Amino acid sequence: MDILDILKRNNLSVTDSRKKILEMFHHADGALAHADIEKNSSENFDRVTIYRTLQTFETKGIIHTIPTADNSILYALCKEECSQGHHRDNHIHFICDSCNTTYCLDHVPYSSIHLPEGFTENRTDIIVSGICHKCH
Amino acid sequence: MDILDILKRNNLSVTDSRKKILEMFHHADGALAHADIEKNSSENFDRVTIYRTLQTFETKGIIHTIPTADNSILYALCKEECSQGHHRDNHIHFICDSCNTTYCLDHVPYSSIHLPEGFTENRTDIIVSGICHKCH
DNA sequence: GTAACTGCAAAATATTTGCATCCTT
DNA sequence: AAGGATGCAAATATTTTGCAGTTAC
Repeated sequence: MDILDILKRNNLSVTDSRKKILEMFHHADGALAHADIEKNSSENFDRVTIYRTLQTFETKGIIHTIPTADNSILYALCKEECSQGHHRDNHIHFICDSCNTTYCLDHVPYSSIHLPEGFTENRTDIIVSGICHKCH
Repeated sequence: MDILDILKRNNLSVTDSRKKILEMFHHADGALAHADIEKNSSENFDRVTIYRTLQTFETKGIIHTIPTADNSILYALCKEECSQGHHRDNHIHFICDSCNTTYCLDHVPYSSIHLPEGFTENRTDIIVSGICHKCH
């Protein structure tokens, strides 16, 4: 378990909420919304602590956001290559319309997008929604 | 100007706010946020009317949402092929990090994404952010 | 011991709902 | 005239901020 590593590597002090929220991400093996963390019955985090923890993790490059069509933000663990301020999670996210699970499809390739003259890419998000393998 | 057409085609009564909000989308030639509409100094819409109008337009397939990384929802006019409940705006959206303008890149092709076994696609959103041609 | 983190309270902001009134057809 | 749309008030939900107390190092 490298949860402590992650925190130390990012110069974050090891606190209860940080450890437990990171564990939730590890177990979820998918993305979580603020509400998912808040509603986790076994833990009892303060709303504000969750907001601040997620924001800290995001600026440190530990998690990244996934925009969704219904205005809910999802968060997922970043891969190794992420570093502070420069996310490299250019993989595809799949959100199941039925069970609502979010998958990070790391190994699905996509051809890079050819933008018109004068446009420079910084970040690309690809969000596919539909039905996942479990819900068929 | 086919604004009246759009409303009539969708069995919506022609009201002031609907006409003016549609006009704003036509002029914007990009995407608008709820706040953009509300802050338009020349009009004075009630917050609630804007919420309801946008929602009506969306379910009718007149506009569609664009999810953004910062949890703000953008709305843009749909192309002809959109119909109620089934959006076909599978083009790429580009959001400029500098001026914040959102472009619908209709003519930028992208190869369809090959999902793993058991996954079915319903909707795909591709959001690229970076610097646009005007801000270079 | 000090700096950083948390929890509570409260402010600020965003969204939804109910209802009376007005407008479109 | 009837049904739908709007505006206002208020309820609800979400996010941010300040500060005092606590914890990690």
